[in-house]
Amino acid sequence: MRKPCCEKVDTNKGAWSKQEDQKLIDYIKANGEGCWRSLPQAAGLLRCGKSCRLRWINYLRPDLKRGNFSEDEEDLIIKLHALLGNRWSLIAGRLPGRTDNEVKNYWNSHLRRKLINMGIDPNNHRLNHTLPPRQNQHGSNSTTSSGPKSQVCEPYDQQMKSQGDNDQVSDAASYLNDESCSLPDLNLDLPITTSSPLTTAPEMKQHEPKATPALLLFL
DNA sequence: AAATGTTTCAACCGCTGCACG
DNA sequence: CCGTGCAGCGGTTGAAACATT
Repeated sequence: MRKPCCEKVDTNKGAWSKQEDQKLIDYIKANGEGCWRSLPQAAGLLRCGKSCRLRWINYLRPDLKRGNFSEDEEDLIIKLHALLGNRWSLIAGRLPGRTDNEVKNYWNSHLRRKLINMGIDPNNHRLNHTLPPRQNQHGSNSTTSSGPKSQVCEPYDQQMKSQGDNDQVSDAASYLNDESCSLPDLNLDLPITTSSPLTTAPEMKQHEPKATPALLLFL
């Protein structure tokens, strides 16, 4: 078996302190990203490289937007999820200043529920024939109260396979109706638009994938 | 005001794909 | 071609915050 990415002993876990954040920021400002495995020692942090990478990408990066998602962003996430499934990093790549973790959390805590309440199956973005059990007057919906823990998202391949058995198409899925269903082997590489000044930071995704005509059309 | 239930989100875990020797 | 190590990804967890009873 592969040895763990870091020694379990002598590494901090849990929430990051301000001092740790500052050390990480200082180090990356001085030396740039990369070499996560050796970074903690070099930066004087008692964390594993993975943890440092995650902290930087999800929280400390200067180009992060943070704050509430706009309606445009919500729409885009829903559309992209309909197209890509749980490819959070690809979806986040289309949302300047947003991280995959942030998009994933927002999906699980807000957008899934929103779609369910609209009678749309968030797994395949199609209208449910059987609408979800009506929320009782106090809004606690038994299908949603279990939250992300109960979520089982079909793999994208399975979603694609299952799309044939439902002829009602949701608003989001309707974007795909013709395009993606006839594209069994979608090229999921997406460009990361650099229209926002935020994305010009050197830390942004290094590998900028290419667009497919279908996706450009879709977007 | 206290207890209990629910939601949110930062962080962790384990797996996968890729680069490299 | 194969094995190894690393970075990155998506799923999951758990503590804190918030809402309800």
